[in-house]
Amino acid sequence: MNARVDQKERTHSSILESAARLLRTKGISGARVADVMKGAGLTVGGFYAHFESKEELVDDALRRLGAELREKLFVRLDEKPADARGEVVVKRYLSPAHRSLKTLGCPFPAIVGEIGTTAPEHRQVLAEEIDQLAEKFARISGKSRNVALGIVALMVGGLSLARALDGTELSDEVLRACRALAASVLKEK
Amino acid sequence: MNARVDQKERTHSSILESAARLLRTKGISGARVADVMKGAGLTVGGFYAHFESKEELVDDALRRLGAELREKLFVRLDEKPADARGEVVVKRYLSPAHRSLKTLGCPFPAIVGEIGTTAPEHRQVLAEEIDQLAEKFARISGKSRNVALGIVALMVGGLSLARALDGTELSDEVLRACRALAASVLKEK
DNA sequence: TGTACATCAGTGAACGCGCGTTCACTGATGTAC
DNA sequence: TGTACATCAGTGAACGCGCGTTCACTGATGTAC
Repeated sequence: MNARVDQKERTHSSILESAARLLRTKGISGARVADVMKGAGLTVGGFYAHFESKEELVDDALRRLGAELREKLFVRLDEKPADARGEVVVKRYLSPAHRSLKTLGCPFPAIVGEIGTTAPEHRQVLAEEIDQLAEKFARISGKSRNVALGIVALMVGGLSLARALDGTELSDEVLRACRALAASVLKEK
Repeated sequence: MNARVDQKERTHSSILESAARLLRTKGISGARVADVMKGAGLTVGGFYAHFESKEELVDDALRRLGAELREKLFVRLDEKPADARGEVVVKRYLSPAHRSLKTLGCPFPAIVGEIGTTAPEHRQVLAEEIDQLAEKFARISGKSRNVALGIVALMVGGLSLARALDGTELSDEVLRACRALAASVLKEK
């Protein structure tokens, strides 16, 4: 029965991928179960053979998205001079390409506003992901956890506004302003 | 027929107030028309005598909330030394009291994530409000528009995360980290 | 190896529920004479 | 001033629609002998 199990695992994975894709753009309430299944090439009914509930799906997908973001955000930094690594990460995150989800695909801008009114477990997942992001940023930049956490908030805030304002002149201006602010902080001794 | 008109104006205003209250905590899709009317002591059916649609209500309420925020955020700054005013504003915004909506009541954390999937006019309203916030911050702090816009993004990002993480240890830590980051930027020449 | 049966991933229609919006109605306020 | 009628802010039930979830079913894959 290995073929059957393998197939089911692949399907499970593609449902998760589809959910992750929708979560990044439409948030939790915007990622409908039927749309998630459609995105995986399936129909609604099969969903509950893979996940207990939408909440479980969202938790799993958020963890996956968090890990994926960290992986892409902090990749190949050893090629860069040590004192420029923080700024490289900020530039990757606060870029027009990331705004339009062509790279990275951070889900936090789409979901932070919803966390207060959705399942309590989501909050804990978010806390863990933000914590890990800050820790990793501190490590690669050589800055304190406090500075790293501030930069993370600046990045999430900047991308949130840039996406919300996408298409207006302000959007690019916000990205530039946040990159400059981060750079000035990261240059301090 | 003045009494009738006056009464209707008062009702209109209390619907707007109720909507504003709900928008700050639950966001756009979370601010149900029936709940808004209930919050104003009325029943659903009467709503469409005051607003053409929920979209119109949201636009009006967002403008009102933006104006109210600016008013409270920048009040009584002439009492403070000129070079401390920016930091005072940041402290007011990134405070535990504001996180729990006991003061100020910024609606942006609750709505930025939704703007991409709701009515297009909301985006324009948001752009205007953010622009005015940054302009005013630049004026009172004596900083450039770019720095002001970065600080605004930091404030919105910090409050968004602090609210999303409310109840976890990280929440307070985020507020402190963002205040410190803003302070170090505002102290620069 | 072949055949009969069991398993189970995925289908598609149905469910209960909540939403934004509509509409016939009510009763208090305003107007005409 | 009083009376008959008109207006209109607000009510409450109903509408169509979309959501998360359930469930009887199907057909391909696996197992037993």
